[in-house]
Amino acid sequence: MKAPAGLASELIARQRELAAHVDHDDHFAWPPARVAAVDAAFPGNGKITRGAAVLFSFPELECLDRAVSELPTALPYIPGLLSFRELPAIRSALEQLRETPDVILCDGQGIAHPRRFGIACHLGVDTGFPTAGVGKSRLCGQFSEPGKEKGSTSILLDRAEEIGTVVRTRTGVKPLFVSVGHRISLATAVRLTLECAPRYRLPEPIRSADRLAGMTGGVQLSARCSR
DNA sequence: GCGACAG
DNA sequence: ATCTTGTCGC
Repeated sequence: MKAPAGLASELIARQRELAAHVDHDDHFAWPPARVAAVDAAFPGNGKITRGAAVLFSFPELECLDRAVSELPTALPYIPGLLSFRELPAIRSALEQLRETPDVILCDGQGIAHPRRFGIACHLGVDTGFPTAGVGKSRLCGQFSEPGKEKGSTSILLDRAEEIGTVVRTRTGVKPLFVSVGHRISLATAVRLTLECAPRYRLPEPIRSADRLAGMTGGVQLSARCSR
């Protein structure tokens, strides 16, 4: 899968414009009652983009609803332009949830991005929902390794700017890269991430969205959600 | 030109 | 992301 000539520069220009709309302040009451998470998978040799969205109660972290949506893949993976590839299917899945979330966790970066407009920012600015970016690895920025203990953090810096927090959600495991998506502060994004991850490295909602996106159309057993 | 590079 | 088996560690 290839990207049309010249498209990349257009998308980069669009990111620069939209980045001006990102809001770094909290716009929802703590604690949130419902937390959603989204993710995408690429079955069929990458020909299909499957977006997944899950809705969890907070702080109980019980699954309330989930939805998936498939669309033909339109773009290849290009570092820095991930949101244009995954968001169409993700937004579609999100619209199928029967209740709206107070905040959404995204698998990927928020402002911890070259142009400060990662997928979490893009989804937030597009929908108006508060969003937080939770990446499993670094896209840009420098950081020192946080302490080995669960809850340890360090600052993610880029061009002398604090763009995120490196968070150890489990003792001894690789840390997560948390950043502001939209309508949320970095401190709240970090707190939400840690409180959603009482047992595993990844926050429960994201683990759930990951599994949902990764499974084929077959029937799924185990703990069903309400539907 | 060289190195880096979310998912 | 996706392709893939066994294997190390608690």
